[in-house]
Amino acid sequence: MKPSLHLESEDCRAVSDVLGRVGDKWTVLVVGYLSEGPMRFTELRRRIGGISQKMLTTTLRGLERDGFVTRTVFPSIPPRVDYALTPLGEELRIPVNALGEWARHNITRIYEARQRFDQNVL
Amino acid sequence: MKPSLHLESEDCRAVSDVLGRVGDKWTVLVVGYLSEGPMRFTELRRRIGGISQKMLTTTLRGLERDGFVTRTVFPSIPPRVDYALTPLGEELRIPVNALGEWARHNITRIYEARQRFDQNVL
DNA sequence: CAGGATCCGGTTAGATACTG
DNA sequence: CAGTATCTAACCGGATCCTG
Repeated sequence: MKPSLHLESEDCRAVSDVLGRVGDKWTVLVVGYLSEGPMRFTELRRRIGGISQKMLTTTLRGLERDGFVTRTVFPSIPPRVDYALTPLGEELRIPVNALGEWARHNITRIYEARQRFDQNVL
Repeated sequence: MKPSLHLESEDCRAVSDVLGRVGDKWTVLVVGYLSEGPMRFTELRRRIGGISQKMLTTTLRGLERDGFVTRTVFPSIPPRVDYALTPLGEELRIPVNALGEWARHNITRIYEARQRFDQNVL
């Protein structure tokens, strides 16, 4: 997500920036699983289920770039790479989890609203 | 964003669902402005600045479908349509604002991490 | 005024094949 | 094992034109 909020304040850019990362397709799931502890690439992929290795790589690189995740390479054969949350990544989980809790508590209300809406439109 | 999390729990689907909506390009801004009170289509568009009418329509329809926003049509000429947050929409703002606050407080840390990362890679 | 319809370029994500 | 490279289909968002 590119913000492109020409007229918005720096703060809004920051918020959109973080929401753009958090709101993408896989980031929250990856962070969620990594919060259980460091994990290797393939294990992460297996646990998530349904993510292509390309998207997992892309997501992890983005998280690493933004300082939410560390990437540790063990120079062995076969190679081994561990991913882990940084302190910043752990902190991020607090507000994200709050949003997640809210979602869990209210998801039925949302689904009910959808059902009502779809019945009136279709 | 379509979850497609075959192996995930319902909870994870719910979280991704909500984050998918919240994380899209305009939703947070629209909800933010509507939290100041009901607003007409064009005023909303002018205040946001940079959003096409198509995307504003799409965003509002999505929010309406999920029960976050109400759409009130005044049968006058020219027509007038007011948008307003529902109680569910107001509630959503709480965790979203928390995430926004976190973003504001930590955005420099993220930008610094990016700079370090880009220097090591490029 | 509030949108619906259409077209189009750019981005994204998945599948596949290949590599140190 | 942990990726990179490439191709392609789908989607997204913007611009433009049109209407009750």
